Amino acid sequence: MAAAPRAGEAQLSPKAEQVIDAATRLFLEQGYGATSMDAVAKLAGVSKATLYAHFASKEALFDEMIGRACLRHSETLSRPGVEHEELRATLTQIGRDFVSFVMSDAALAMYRVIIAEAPRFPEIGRSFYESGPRITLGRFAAFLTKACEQGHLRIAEPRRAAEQFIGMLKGELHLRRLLSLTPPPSAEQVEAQVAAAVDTFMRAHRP
Amino acid sequence: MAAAPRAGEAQLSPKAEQVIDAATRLFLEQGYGATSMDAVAKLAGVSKATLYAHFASKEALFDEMIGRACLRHSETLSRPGVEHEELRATLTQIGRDFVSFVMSDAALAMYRVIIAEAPRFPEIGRSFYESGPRITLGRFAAFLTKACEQGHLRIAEPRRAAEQFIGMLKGELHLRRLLSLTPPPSAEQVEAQVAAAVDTFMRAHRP
DNA sequence: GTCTATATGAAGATAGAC
DNA sequence: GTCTATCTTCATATAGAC
Repeated sequence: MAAAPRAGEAQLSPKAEQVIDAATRLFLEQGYGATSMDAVAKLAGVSKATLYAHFASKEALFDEMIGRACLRHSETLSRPGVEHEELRATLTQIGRDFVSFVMSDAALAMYRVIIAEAPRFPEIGRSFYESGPRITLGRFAAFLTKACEQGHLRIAEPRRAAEQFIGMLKGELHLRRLLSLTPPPSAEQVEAQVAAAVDTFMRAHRP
Repeated sequence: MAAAPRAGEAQLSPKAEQVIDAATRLFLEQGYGATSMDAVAKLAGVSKATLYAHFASKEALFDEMIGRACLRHSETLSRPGVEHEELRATLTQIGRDFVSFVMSDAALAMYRVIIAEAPRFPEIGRSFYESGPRITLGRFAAFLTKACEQGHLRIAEPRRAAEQFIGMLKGELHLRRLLSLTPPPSAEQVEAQVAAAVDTFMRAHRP
């Protein structure tokens, strides 16, 4: 039960990798409870005995899967963001990246399963938060602080402003996506959502 | 599989009510997959046979539970909101009500189970949306439109502005609550979150 | 390490007595 | 309508051969 991203998430044996891949797909598609070890073994193309030779239990397998996903997530986030000359262009690019990611089927599937299991696997919620949202918000808040120092914005609480911007970027679309009510947004929809958030944000915080 | 709130959600027999109450508690505490019909029957104080005499299947029971919760939800929402003279006071009250509700343990438990099962029970996601978020957003957008007509605000897209306000009210706190990382917010925390959202909103949309 | 075959338990659902 | 007792299926996990 330690879903923290390990430093050396080294390659396991090929069979173990197959198992992880199959488990990832099934856990994300069907959730934890609805995924059977039979199904994982079958999709991975190994026997259940082999599966249990590599992972002590279903819970351990789930934990490993989440840890890897968080690791990938944090690697994605550690890419330095593009910064344009213009503040508006930078905010728009940040927003575009965020919305595209967070509305994707893959991200939503992960989000769903983590939220669903967080009350029963407390470590998983924390790992996810530490390796994802916390980093994103911290970096964005730091960016806002810098923009204020340079006189481009005027913000009393940069951290909270960062949260608000993220909240506006999600909007109702994120809920509708979580509820499976709507397909992934088109590029135009993303652009409209981002432009509206950037607009409101800059109006509120212009010097 | 029709989780829509029925018009006459009349009282069922006392035993059936006990079953629904037990199911509600367990589904919300443990999720759909982790809740067994044995456990529901035991908590309700009836036999499994009685349970199945009233509800054809686990799925039907879940469906009925969600339908009732959505009905309660929409009844709560249909209370006319308090409107003060001052726009800021009205927004603050709306925000306070919303944040208090959406950060509560009960609302979060419902939110989690609905999001988790939405991909497998499509009707449930839609019922929830129709009876909850859609109404809230529609009413708030109408309120904003009126405020614009009276010259108190200047908003190009009231519906989107409503979504943004809701998004800011949730902020990071909602995520941390969903992940079980933090206890219910104190009144002071709620007030700070609401005040910040109202502030940003009014700065952005002042005439 | 990997497989086939199986132990063991718990799940959803039902039969039949009262 | 309600219960006790049970059927059937499928789950997690393991024993033992290769």
